[in-house]
Amino acid sequence: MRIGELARRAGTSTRTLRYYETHGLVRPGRSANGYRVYDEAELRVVHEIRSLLAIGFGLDDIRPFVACLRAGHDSGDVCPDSVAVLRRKLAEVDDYLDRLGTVRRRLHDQLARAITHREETCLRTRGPAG
Amino acid sequence: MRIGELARRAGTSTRTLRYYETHGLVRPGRSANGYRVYDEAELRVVHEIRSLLAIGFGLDDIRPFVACLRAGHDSGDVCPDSVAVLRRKLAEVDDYLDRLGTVRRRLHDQLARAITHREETCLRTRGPAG
DNA sequence: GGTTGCCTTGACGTCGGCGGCAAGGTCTAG
DNA sequence: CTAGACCTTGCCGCCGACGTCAAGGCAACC
Repeated sequence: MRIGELARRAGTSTRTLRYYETHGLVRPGRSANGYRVYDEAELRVVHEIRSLLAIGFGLDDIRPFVACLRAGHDSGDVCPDSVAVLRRKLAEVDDYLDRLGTVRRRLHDQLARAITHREETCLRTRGPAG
Repeated sequence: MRIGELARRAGTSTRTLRYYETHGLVRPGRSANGYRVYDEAELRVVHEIRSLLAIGFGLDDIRPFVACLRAGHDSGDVCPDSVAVLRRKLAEVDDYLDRLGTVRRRLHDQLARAITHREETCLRTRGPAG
């Protein structure tokens, strides 16, 4: 399979696949004329990359998962390095959830106060002026 | 007050203040020699900018708040445009909280399954091999 | 042999909020 | 007079995951 077909089947672009390659995540062979040649397993690898990217992983975080797949495991999650990354990411997400919750509260309060203030202003305005 | 003093008092850099100016958020006068001159009110404006940036607003989102302060209100929140931005941002944060919660669940499950799988693998490995 | 379609490498553009540096003007204290 | 502290404009760099050309090679079909 060449790069165009893999891109179509993985739902991404050829540019993206080359980008992954420069970052050591995808490893195609080469045909006689220099074209990249991918086997079926690479499709699985690309799917793994895409789904991890989609939940906020960076390419560096993803490397262990790909290595785990390449090591023959049927899932990229099961190797120690992958588990370590999963733990770290879970902690990061928890932390971010905390901070985002705080932000939400501040936004909510700010909005409430702004609206209250506007109503008071309206009353004051209507009083003397109306 | 010149740019250096404002930067110190606002806890930021001169570069940052010039950046805000290019984006229409801060408006200094000029002294005879070309130096920027800020009045006390600009310190308040910069604080408003900083606190809104800190909770995830972009400079474009912040503009209405600054305009509100400049319009003479004692808070940047109370003008209709500011309230609209607050509502939109609250909705965005809620949306992001949802998605991040989903990610958290997926991470949690993935971690749980990975660890379970590893234990099973350990048992299988210990069985025939040990 | 010409067109079409796929492939190659290389290099610059994107978004946002600045950091940092260069080259020079200005003011003040000693 | 000079050092140094401040100011000016302008421009490149950064991060990350790519998009978007550009210029050219390769393969297949008519």
